[in-house]
Parts: sequence; C-alpha cells; structure tokens
Amino acid sequence: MSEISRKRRSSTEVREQIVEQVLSLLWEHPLRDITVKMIMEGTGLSRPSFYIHFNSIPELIEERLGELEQVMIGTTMVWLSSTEDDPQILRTALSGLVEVVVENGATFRAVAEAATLDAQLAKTWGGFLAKWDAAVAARIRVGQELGHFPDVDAEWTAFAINRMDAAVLIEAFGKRPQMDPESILESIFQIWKRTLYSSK
Amino acid sequence: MSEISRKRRSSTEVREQIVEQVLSLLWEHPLRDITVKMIMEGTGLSRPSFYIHFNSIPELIEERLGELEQVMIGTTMVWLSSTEDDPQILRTALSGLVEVVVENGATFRAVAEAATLDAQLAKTWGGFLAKWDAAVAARIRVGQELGHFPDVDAEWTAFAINRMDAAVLIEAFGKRPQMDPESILESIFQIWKRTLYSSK
DNA sequence: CGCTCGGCTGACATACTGTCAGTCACCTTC
DNA sequence: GAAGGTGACTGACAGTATGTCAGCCGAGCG
Repeated sequence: MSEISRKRRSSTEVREQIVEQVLSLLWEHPLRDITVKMIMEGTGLSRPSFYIHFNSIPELIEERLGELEQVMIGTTMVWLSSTEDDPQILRTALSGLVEVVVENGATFRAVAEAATLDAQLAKTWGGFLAKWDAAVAARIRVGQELGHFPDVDAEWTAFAINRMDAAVLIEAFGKRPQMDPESILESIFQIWKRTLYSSK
Repeated sequence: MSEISRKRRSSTEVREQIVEQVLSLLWEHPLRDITVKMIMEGTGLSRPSFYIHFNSIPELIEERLGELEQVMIGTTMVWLSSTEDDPQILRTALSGLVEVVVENGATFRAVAEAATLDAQLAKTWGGFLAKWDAAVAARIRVGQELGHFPDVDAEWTAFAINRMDAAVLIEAFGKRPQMDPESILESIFQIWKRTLYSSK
C-alpha cells in the first residue's frame, strides 16, 4: 500500500480552483444539475471542503456578480454620465455591455437561475437591477431636461428597457452556442434609440 | 378511538383542489419554498396522493401555462392579424396581455421560476416564447411590406421586445403587491410604439 | 355477495445539503 | 529540533426533499 501524501494549498488557491471549476461546469450544465459533489470531484478534494471556502453555490455566484458589476459600470459610465444628444454614445455603452455578457454569459445566466433558488441572491440580483433602473432613469431625466428625450416616464421606461437588456443578453449569451453579438447589439440599440432619441 | 371514514372523491375533483391549493400558495411563497408536502397538507390527503394526479410540481404548472396561452392568443390576435397602421390596435392587444398577467401573475412567475428547475418546463417555456417571437416577427414583416414600420430586423426586434414584455410583466405582476398596471402598460406601449410606429 | 377498479397511504430507497468532531500538514517560537 | 498553534481537510452524521411501491379499502357492478 502506498501512502498518499496530501499537499496543502493556500485558501485563495483552492477558492480560485473551485470558482474555475464552477464556471466551466456552468457553460455545460444548467445550474439545477450542478451539485457540490460534482464541483469538488473536479478538484481532488472532498465535498465538505467546499463549505470551508463558500457557504453555498449561490453565494459563490453572488461574489462573481459583484466583480462583474464593477466592470459593467465602467463600460456604461460613458453614456450614464454624458449630457450630449448623440445616440452613438449610447451605442458604445451597450456595446461594452454586450461584450461583458458575451464573456461571462454563464455567470449571468447562473445568477438569474440561482435567484429563483436562493432568497439571498434573489435580493442581491433585485438590488443590482434596481441600481441600473435608478441610474438609467436619472440619465433619462437629464436628457429630458435638456430637451433631448421625449416626455416618457423616466422610471418605468428605465425599468422596462433594463429588463429587456437583462433578459435578452442572458438568453442570447448565457449558453453556447451564443447568438450573434452584432445582431443582438443592433436590435437592442435600435429599441433604445427609437425610444429615447426618436426626434433625430 | 374514533374511526375516520374517508370520503372518496373523483379524480378531477381532487386535481382541481390541488391546483387551487398550489395557486394560492404561489401568491404567498416563491416556488422554491413550495413542497409537495406543503401542498397536500392543505387538502387533507397524504403526500403520495399528489403523484397520482401529477408527476411533479413543474408539470402541474406547465398545464396551467397551456391554458393561459389560449387566452393570450385571443387577446393579442387583434393586433397580430391586423394590417392597419394604427398603434391603438397594438395598445389594445398589450392591454389584454397586461390584464391576463395581472390576473395570473403568480402562475407566470412560477413558470419562469420552474423553468430554471425543470428541463421539461424549460423547453416548454422556451417554445412558448419562440412562438410569440415568430408571430410578432411575422406581423412586423407585414407592417414593413406595407411601409408602416421602419427597416429594423424583424426577428431580432421581436425577440428583444418580447423578452421585455415577459420580464416586465412577470416582475410587475408576479407577486403582490403588484405594480400599477396603467403605468406598466403605458411604458411598454411607448417602447413598442416608438420602435415600430416611430414615423407617426 | 363477491369482485374489480382505482383512489389512497405507510414505508422505503435515493439524493443532496450542511455540520462537526477530529486528523494532519505546515509554520512559528523557543 | 521539539513543542505547540493554526488552519486546511475529511468521514460520518442528521435533516429534508423527492418519487415509488405493495397493499389497503371504499364504491360500484354483475
């Protein structure tokens, strides 16, 4: 009998490996099929080890959402903070959004799926969307005050059009094969543009 | 000890009672909190009895979706089959849609939630949405041929705007307290109108 | 009256989750 | 280099849900 000498690794090292494993599983399976057992089989560690590093699968996914949120704010700030009457700025922002979701579609899909499974993530995801609603509504109001945008209700319009973005991007890029990014970008951009910049 | 004399009821009678029980639970709890045990406690029958009438909770929900689909087709046909260049017809159709979801919001929310839990319902829900995509895309093409609608991509636009409707209506009316139907109708109507009838 | 049909149930097998006492590798300190 | 602490790690367990099945029993039929 050979003695197996176990190597100890740093906590962050293992965490990263688990995350990597989850992300790779997410591209191949819906969240409902992913178990802690399945995740840990890909790491050479036991199932309980998962709980040393994360409290649950939804919590792990929630962490990823937080990281992606930063990136998304960065790519859309160009439009949110602009005051010009130029739809191309909006297009740039939406294009950045599309790029982020094309890269991380499985994570976003998992967030949406896990939100129906886990009360905590449901709350976080709802808050995430609400933040966008508020930001877009504020931008619409600025455009209206400057006479650029039509007199639609800023809050409800932001709500509706953000839900479109979320649903479309997740369905289009949440699993492989993904839909064509150019076509998706063009179609949602047209809807945004016609809704807000129709006077042009 | 008193002997409890059990009454036998017809299968359809029990089925209806179970459905009723599920619908009432759905208005008060997210689907993830609803168990077969919880459902059957409200009926005076044992848990296994559930499986005599339904194979699973998602399957029960799927049945309800089928019934609602018929109603929805009825309320939207007025626009889908029209050839006039009048956004008020669209508004009537959307108004009917809003009404159906206001009444049955919990069911639609449950469908969306169960779609992430159950492969079969995921397929049905995807097919349901795809049917609407095709119908709306066809209507857009008709409008374009008549010179009423702008030259957007019919398929992708239908896809995007339908996803908006589904996400908005479910979030707005899927749980109580519901959002204001008039405001929601107005906001999604404006987006549809500006996207398709912008020349007006 | 006996027989069958079908609604119904207790009990079981299975699967996943989350926890905990206890083990073991590695690092510090003396 | 021995002692001791820290923290990663695991086997085993408890809890809870699902779906199934052999068999019970009420109702209607011949």
